[in-house]
Amino acid sequence: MPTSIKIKDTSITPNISVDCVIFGFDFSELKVLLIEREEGDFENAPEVPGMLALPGDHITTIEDLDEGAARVLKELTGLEKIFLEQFKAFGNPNRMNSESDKKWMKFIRAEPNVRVITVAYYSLVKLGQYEPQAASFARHASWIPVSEIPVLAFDHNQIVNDALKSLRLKLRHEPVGFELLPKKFTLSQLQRLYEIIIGTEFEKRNFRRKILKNNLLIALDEKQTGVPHKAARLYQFDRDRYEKAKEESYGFEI
Amino acid sequence: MPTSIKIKDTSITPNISVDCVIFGFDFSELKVLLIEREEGDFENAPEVPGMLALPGDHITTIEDLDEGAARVLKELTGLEKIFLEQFKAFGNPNRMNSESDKKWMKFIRAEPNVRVITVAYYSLVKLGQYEPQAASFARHASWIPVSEIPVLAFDHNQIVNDALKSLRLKLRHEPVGFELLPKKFTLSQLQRLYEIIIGTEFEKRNFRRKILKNNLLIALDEKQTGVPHKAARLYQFDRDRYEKAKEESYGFEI
DNA sequence: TCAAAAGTGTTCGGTTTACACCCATGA
DNA sequence: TCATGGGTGTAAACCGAACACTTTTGA
Repeated sequence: MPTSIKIKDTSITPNISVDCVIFGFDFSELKVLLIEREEGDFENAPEVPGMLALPGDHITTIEDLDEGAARVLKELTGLEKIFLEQFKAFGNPNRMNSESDKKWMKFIRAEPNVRVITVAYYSLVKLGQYEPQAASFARHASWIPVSEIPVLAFDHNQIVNDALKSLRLKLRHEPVGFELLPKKFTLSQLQRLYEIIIGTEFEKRNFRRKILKNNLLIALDEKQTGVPHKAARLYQFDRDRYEKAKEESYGFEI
Repeated sequence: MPTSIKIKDTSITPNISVDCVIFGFDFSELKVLLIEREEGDFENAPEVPGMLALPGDHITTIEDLDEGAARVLKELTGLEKIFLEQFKAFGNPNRMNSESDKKWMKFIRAEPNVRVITVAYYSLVKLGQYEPQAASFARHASWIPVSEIPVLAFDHNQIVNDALKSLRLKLRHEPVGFELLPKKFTLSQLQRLYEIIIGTEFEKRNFRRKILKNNLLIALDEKQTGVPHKAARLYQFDRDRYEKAKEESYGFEI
């Protein structure tokens, strides 16, 4: 079977991409996984500034948008079956027209002026599980606290901002915070997560009552270890119960 | 200036489209504006079944997604500055692969197999204002109650369903219902709107209290006319006040 | 024994719910 | 005068907010 131009043409959709805003939480900050624009492309172009960007890729002609986003996530982090949600498509005709973006496009693309729209996803990963594999990144990648995000490539700052908005909204209406915590966690950790992402403080007793009233947590017979104070009880998210409850009615608010 | 092929090539983005789910409310039902696939294309193809579809179009290379959606809306209804919100992108690789879709594509497109993803919007229009212009439709278009939507072209049934979900969510958290009502309306009309769209019943007194407590309605010194019972007071949505309140905090719930 | 976070109950005020009757209008 | 929806008050249950102290642990 000869590799015809046809195959190459139909394997990539040149003006549609997906980008992933991958959130991680380390108990003190919310972070986003950012990659450097491929270094290889800079070898002959030292004048192109190194710049951080969201992990993303063009979709192939045979995959759905969700599949493309899952593939990007897998290729970059090795993770599968991770919370992943489409939140918005971005198509400003000038979204790749800054000077540095144009320079960079010249090195990576045959047709640097093609119009690209991107469908953006956000993803939630448990940092604890994941950090040991950091060396497996295909490219230089790093977790950057959302409060310290520099100027990114293309319109990626806007995409991150919109992702944050969507995440905050989601967090108030659906129990997705657990995706960012280890399987077993304390109520204080959960509370900190909400406080940091939403940016507001909750009163401890009321927060606990409210969370527990939802009946979506399993109290374990286990406690924290290695803390210099009273060890807190560990809890686990009851996903089965949530799936069942969801069928009947909307069952979660914070 | 010669009309070169270049101009034609760059004027349309062949694998990106926008589709609009245009909702209207006539005080008894929620309706969606659907068009027939252009009749002209059927002249030489009587075997292609007439089918309803969402109004949509490919975007040009110089317009943003939102602009493309606004253009489609304008071209179809003549309306501008109408509530319009992007809610999801659809990119299933088989979304145009049903037999009838493929037949139809052959008549309208040079390259019928190109992969197209679509960015979907929903729009809210005041039927009262609009109906007089019905004759100005560029193509056969009709308001179909959401409960009576037939099988549509492509994946448009799914798009309509997702639009409905988004609308219902939006309606509970932001005062967008007013976009579907005439400038002046009664509280009962507003209540019916919520009941019909969300699909639940509200208790009259409590509904009124709740709505009025938001302080976003202006009670007019005007009443309904021509009704065979006590005339109801008319209200008007206070958009300025809402915009101001929005800056401070989220200010609406139903 | 100290520091640091865990864990818990109660009061108060506001909100939600459920409920029934009189009113104005045009037919 | 009747049918139709407009319009209102109140009591009870419930929920959210605010608040302080005792407990456990490791250092």
